[in-house]
Amino acid sequence: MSLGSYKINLKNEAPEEGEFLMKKEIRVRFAPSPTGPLHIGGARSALFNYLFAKHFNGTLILRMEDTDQERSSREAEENIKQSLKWLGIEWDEGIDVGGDFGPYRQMERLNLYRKYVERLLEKGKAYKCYCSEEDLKAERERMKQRNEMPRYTGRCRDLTEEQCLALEREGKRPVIRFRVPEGRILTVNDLVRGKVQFETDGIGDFIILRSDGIPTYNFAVVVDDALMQITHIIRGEEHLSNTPRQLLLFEALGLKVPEVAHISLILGKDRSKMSKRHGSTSVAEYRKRGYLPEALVNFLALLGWAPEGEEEIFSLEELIQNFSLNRVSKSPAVFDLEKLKWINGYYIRKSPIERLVALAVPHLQQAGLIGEELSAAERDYLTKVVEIVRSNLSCMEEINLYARQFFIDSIEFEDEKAKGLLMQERVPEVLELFQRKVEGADEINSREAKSILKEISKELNLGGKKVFMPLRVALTGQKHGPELHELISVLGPARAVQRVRNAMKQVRKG
RNA sequence: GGCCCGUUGGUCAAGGGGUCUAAGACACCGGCCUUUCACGCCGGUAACGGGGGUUCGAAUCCCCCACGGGUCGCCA
Repeated sequence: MSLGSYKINLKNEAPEEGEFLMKKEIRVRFAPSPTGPLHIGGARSALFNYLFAKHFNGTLILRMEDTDQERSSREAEENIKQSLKWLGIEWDEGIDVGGDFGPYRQMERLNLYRKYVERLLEKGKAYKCYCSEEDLKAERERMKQRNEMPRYTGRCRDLTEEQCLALEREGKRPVIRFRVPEGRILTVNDLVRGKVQFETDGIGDFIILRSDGIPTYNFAVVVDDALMQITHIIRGEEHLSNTPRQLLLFEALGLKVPEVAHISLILGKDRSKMSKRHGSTSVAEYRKRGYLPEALVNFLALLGWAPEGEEEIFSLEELIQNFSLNRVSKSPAVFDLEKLKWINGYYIRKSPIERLVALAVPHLQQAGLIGEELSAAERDYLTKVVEIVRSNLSCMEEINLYARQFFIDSIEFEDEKAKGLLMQERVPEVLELFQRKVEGADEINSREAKSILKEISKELNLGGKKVFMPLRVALTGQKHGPELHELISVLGPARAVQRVRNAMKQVRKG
């Protein structure tokens, strides 16, 4: 893979074609449009850019492509930044942190684009177009109907100066279109796809400057990528078909074309582009549901990139070490929630308990299982609970499911079958004996609990399930859960006795 | 519809002419551990889209077809 090298200058000058320096610095960018929360696909693009940059000790730039004023918002920008930070993707240059190539919001760079538009206009490589949006839309529809390629037909291509003035006197505000050369074949050497070719005849003259003077995406990216001296463009496959337009622009402006790499899309379970109907799509949602950032990062990295060995668990640091565009897959990947859950569960099992407790608190509060303020004792209790249920969790959201039984006053039977376990023949004896052995103790550790259980089994001459299952149900209402002796130890004598007593009442009632 | 990209088990994927009677992971199934569940450990089922070439030999190279996806905006 060739790593382009650029001269770094501090003025806002784009390097002319062929202008190199020996110094090798990788400069990549993540350039989202702040029109919504950071999407899983965007997060993966950002991650790949980050890994690539850090692997080569390069620079990651965060730039906001906010030229769509209708849909852009500061709120979305905030969400994107927060999500990136949460994932551990730190940018070296750009929004908030600054840098020598700013500003990093396109709407703050308007005057920079003007110069380049002028340049094209002067050279006749771009022209003014006065067609109304409505006309063009209708025309597009007509062409679609007739199964023709829906593209601009070039009506204003050869307007004279006089004609332009006349139209402007009528009050028409022009857009600027780029004159696409005819009959050329453009070649791009994509770092993940290899050689890809396009014919310019398939591209209509496209708009580079809107009637309100704001540049469109294709134009702004080219100018910015050049001015910011981006060496590698790593982005989603949906941009592959924009590449020829950008190539043309780089060429017309006399700017050096960065290397490009298009990574495949992330699909939903039905193999169509991932969208809301496939479930959660934003990073923020996964965060909220109790996925750990390192798990999401690990999972996203594996979605489209394959490590060399057989290991699949990687920290961010290890990903940086091992990442390579050579091992990025060309084919789209289905987002497999099951695997994410597995990876997340893995990290949950490895996490320090304090961290898990902190993450569990909001979920339990929301479910009304714990209060706003926790006393030291409550916190202590919660810690023990988390400790014994953590192995069941695939995300922290599930804590409510497994921890519920430890926080409610009276037990709830899971189902009739569970209740039925209490109605068996010698259950009263078991419960009574248990109560007698536990009552009055300040606390019981799990070893003691274990031997108490053994004693009961021995003294009543009852084996196996006859002791364990009724007690489990009496204490939790559930047929499954953490090991009985641990459960008893966590619950503590007082709570255990109270629950057993309640259970006995139930038994008597039948 | 045009253009572009893709196609190895249910999913992510390794592989890049012979070592492929095709790796690994998730999921699934079975067993062990455990008088429950989970975790953990062990094992199993399961794949080169189809057709033509090239070659002594093709999952790997070429062509065609099929299917999937992307894109054709004063969105990015």
